[in-house]
Amino acid sequence: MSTKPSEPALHLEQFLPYRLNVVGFFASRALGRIYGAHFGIDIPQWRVVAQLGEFGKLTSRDIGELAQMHKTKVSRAVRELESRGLVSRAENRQDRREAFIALTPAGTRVYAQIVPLALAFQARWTEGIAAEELKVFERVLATLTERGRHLAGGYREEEA
Amino acid sequence: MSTKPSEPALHLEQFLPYRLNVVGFFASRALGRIYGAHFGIDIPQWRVVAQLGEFGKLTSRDIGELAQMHKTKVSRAVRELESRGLVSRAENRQDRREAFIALTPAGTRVYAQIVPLALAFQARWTEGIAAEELKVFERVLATLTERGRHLAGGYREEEA
DNA sequence: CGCTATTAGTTTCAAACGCAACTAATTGGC
DNA sequence: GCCAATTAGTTGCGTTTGAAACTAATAGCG
Repeated sequence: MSTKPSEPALHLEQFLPYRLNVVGFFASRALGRIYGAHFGIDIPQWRVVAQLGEFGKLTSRDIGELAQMHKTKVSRAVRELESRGLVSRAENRQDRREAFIALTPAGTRVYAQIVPLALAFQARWTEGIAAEELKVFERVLATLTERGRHLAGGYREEEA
Repeated sequence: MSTKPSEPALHLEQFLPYRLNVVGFFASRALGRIYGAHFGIDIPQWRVVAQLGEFGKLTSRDIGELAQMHKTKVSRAVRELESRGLVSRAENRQDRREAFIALTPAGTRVYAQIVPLALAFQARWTEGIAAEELKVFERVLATLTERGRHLAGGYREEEA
């Protein structure tokens, strides 16, 4: 009775896709609480605000691309932010299909308040991890992300 | 006019919670395709099957804890798996509130088919990354996960 | 014992999600 | 210049989600 040389086992808690989802979930949940409690904003809305705060005016398409969000999610987040007076919409005269979204003064103030909270959260989260290790971590993370993008295919399906 | 010493900027694409969500999303999407296309199973169902494959019979509560799933998600995944004949349910005579869930022979076969696919996916995903770096990556990931669990609070709220 | 608190699991319900279809505008070939 | 193809963005719709309420059973405490 020979034993099979390698029937490799799977342990979910060590399985990378699972682990990455779990850690991402924890991060979202913690951040969502901060944004929600202080500003009544959810994660999709935060992503929009963050991109606008960083890049100034953008079209919805750009936001979706930069923030990895489905276009319907962008559309809804922008609508809600606009209704709260945090972003404004200005039709592009050169191409009236699209519109430039930008933070209003009120939106800019919210952004300015959230940024330090977000950075503090990240700082607290990574506190005490050796800078060197963190660097390796981020490099590997970048590799996995880039490859993952490939393996998953974007929102837009590739040719069949 | 003195410049403020440090008004640190936030760049979403370098913001860890965001990056972890994105990479987790890619992984889920890619895996979901594999499970879905080959076995008609989604990610929550896969998590249940994976835990049962690893640990044998478990209660729904155990599954939720092990796989970090909300109890309603477990409930629905188990119901669907049961209806497809992939898991069975056996009331615990010692405590009739709970039931032991286990893979049926058909479920075991599916599990045995998925495991190599999952492992191959992970192997392909991490291919070419130095073992040393991967080790660092996983260690930091474990730290972040553990801290994230704290920062996020579990499903069950802590005392107010 | 008897009654309240707790726990396992399900169901209900409203919100969020994303695909597909749609509208409106622009582009590109011919 | 006109018509088909493409693109930006929204809306309709069925599915998934999780919080809260609920059911059924057990545990704990008097």
